[in-house]
Amino acid sequence: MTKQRAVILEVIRSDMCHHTADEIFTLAKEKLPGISRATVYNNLKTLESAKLIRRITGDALSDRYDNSYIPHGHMICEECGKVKDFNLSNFDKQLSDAIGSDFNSYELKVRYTCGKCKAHNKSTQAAGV
Amino acid sequence: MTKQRAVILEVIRSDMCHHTADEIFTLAKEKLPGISRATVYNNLKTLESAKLIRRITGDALSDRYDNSYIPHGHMICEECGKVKDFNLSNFDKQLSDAIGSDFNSYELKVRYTCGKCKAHNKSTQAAGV
DNA sequence: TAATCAACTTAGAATGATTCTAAAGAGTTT
DNA sequence: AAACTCTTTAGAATCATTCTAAGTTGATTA
Repeated sequence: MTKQRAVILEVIRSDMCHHTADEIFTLAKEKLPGISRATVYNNLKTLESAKLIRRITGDALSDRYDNSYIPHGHMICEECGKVKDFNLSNFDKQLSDAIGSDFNSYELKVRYTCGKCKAHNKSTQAAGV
Repeated sequence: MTKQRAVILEVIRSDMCHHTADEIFTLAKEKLPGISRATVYNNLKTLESAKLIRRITGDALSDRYDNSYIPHGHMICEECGKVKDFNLSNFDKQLSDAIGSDFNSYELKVRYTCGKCKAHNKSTQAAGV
């Protein structure tokens, strides 16, 4: 556990956001100005292998990282882009039954329109905008 | 619906594989030698907006495309990379209950080791390789 | 303490998927 | 046919990520 690795992990754990590698690089640089982009990428890989963080792919151009390795769902508002976590009960069993085998991990993303955006749509619609 | 767009759709529908943009480009070129890579990318976007195909992100370096827009699970072997489709019964209802709202679409990817790779591992292990 | 060694970090180049750009083509409507 | 819009094309540009080669670090051993 080097200085760099500790700082990267700290950045990821410091809030509930799902940061991109680039955001993590920028935040890590505030605490450790000399840190290199390659170090961030290397350590994100190492940390994921160690199951300390989880990579979330495909939400946008670049991958994001979750401070928990434990699989859970991500709900993504298609209008404002905010990501929230959620859980399904008994989902592991249901999944392994469906695929007929044990599995290593899963990734579940739901695209929806969040309450705020829905309300906003309704009010602008009512106003005839 | 231009010639190009028709060929791209035909390529995607011609088998059950989940092709990358580049594979689709190569296959489309066999039927329409002058076609350009940008045309393939443009049309993949157009076709997804029209809900005729679905993009699957994050399985590998490049995205893949599914010939069905209807959401369903993808099971991905972590050793050989093969992708298979699967379905969960009542999953839509379960999901909307869990997130407390209707949703627009979802993406579910399960990483596992397929039967073939499991068998292969067992035999090479037995042989002490 | 000096030598050795492996693992890590660094800067910048390289890669590869995707997007952008500007010009040309096709098809449609007036 | 003129005007117009949408599409296609080739290749340049972009951007996230990986690779490379050289330099650090820290631990271990002699």
